[in-house]
Amino acid sequence: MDDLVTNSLETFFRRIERRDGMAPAERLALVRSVSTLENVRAGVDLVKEGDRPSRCTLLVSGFTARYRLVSSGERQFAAIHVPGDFIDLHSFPLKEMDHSVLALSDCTLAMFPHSNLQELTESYPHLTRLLWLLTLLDSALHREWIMCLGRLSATARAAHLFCELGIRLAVVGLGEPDNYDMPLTQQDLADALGVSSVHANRVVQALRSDGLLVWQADRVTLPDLARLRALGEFDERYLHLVREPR
Amino acid sequence: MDDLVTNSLETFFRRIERRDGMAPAERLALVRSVSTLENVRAGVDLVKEGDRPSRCTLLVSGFTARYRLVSSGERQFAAIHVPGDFIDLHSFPLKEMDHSVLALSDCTLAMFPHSNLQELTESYPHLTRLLWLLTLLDSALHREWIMCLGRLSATARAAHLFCELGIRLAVVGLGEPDNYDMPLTQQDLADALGVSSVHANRVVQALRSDGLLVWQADRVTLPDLARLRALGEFDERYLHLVREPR
DNA sequence: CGTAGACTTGACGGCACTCAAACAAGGTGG
DNA sequence: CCACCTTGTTTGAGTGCCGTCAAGTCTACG
Repeated sequence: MDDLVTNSLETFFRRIERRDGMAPAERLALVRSVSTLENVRAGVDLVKEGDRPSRCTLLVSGFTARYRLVSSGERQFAAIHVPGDFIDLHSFPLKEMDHSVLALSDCTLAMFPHSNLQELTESYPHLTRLLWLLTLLDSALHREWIMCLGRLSATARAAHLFCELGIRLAVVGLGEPDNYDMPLTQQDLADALGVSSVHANRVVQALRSDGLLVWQADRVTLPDLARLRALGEFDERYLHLVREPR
Repeated sequence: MDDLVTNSLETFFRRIERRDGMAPAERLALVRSVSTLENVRAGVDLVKEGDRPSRCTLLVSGFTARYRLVSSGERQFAAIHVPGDFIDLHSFPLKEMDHSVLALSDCTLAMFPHSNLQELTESYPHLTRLLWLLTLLDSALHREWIMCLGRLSATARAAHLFCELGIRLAVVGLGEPDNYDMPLTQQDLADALGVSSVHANRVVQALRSDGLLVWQADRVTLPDLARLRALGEFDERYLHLVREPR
């Protein structure tokens, strides 16, 4: 069992190791904190607004999105998760969910009961700071999205998103910054960018005809990353990809 | 000295106590972690993107905003801070700032050296979780702003912001949800809403003529809170104002 | 071969933008 | 005490990004 879990946490460990070293004992403590591995189908809500989860969920494979609905029925994503991301680590201190999380594709999940995390935080101060750090990375992503939503055009926001996903997937070993698999629909893209699906389509076509994006059959290729980054005002500083003591 | 600091942290303690109890020893440890109190003038950048602060800053009095600039020179706020808020607690695990913080008014600040926080996290697990919680509340605010920016009109976003500030100020004892002091300019409001200052002005006038907002001489009054909340789709769940063990 | 889901296109309308100018109020110095 | 300056607010006219509505195309799959 431990071996299976260790393999499942590989992307998660890569994500942490890009920011700080981890002692073998800490690594083992994390593996031991997993209660179960689970599979869910695309389209399922993993947690819902108002839920009080008794465990935190790590995304092992697949894509998910945090979202909220507004009264008109429109959906807005607050984040897209890739393998190695916790989708609701904040539910541990926060208790109640203030948003929902949707599986954008079929997913595999690793479950960490809150009681196990509680023990971790009592015994492993450095590991606690690392978990804290992970939630702060989410926060940094949110701030970046706020800047994009507030001050960039929909096309620039799309450029930014494609840059971000490439880097984040490359960090966990699932592709290159300019070439990766991504199972989102254009409707999903629209919900991330805060535009209608019609306009999301026009944005995609604009990027395509500018030679900045190839996107077909769930495969994304970015032929001119430099120009795409300039268009989306993308600077990876906010991803905090620096390994140092935390 | 301890007494002066204790008074300065009053709003901070109120903010925490709305979410969980704190032991006297924890309270004292926090007071002892403050190195200095400082004053700054409106318009000063308290920290800048790229900084590596050696201390965290708690806002004792005044208003500040987290912001980023885009290439066009426009500014986007990611959050507005009120007394009792940490303005850069995330710099402790994150190390490098990915955005700047601006004093919107004259401010008083309490400084917590990282080394003192490091000791706290080694000795006080519950207190560590509370600090973690505070950064997660920021995260929840960010998600709410994302929903507003992505899916609400500028007028609705303004309504939402006035509701949010009222509740947050009331929590720390600085006014009522429908009646409080706020020293922002219309340009500041524009930077929070992600619109031009011209349009921010038009939004304010729309709210005024609808009988939803009185705002003059730094005083905000909200004559019809129910209607304002409906317009801004405001639901305070995301503020997590529930006292329970964390 | 029929259906469902995703993607694409066109026409038209409105929210929010830019540019430009005028107005108000507080502070400072002569 | 007034002229002047600075900062903040207000107004108008013209423009454009993005919205809605509606239809049509493509692809996978049973």
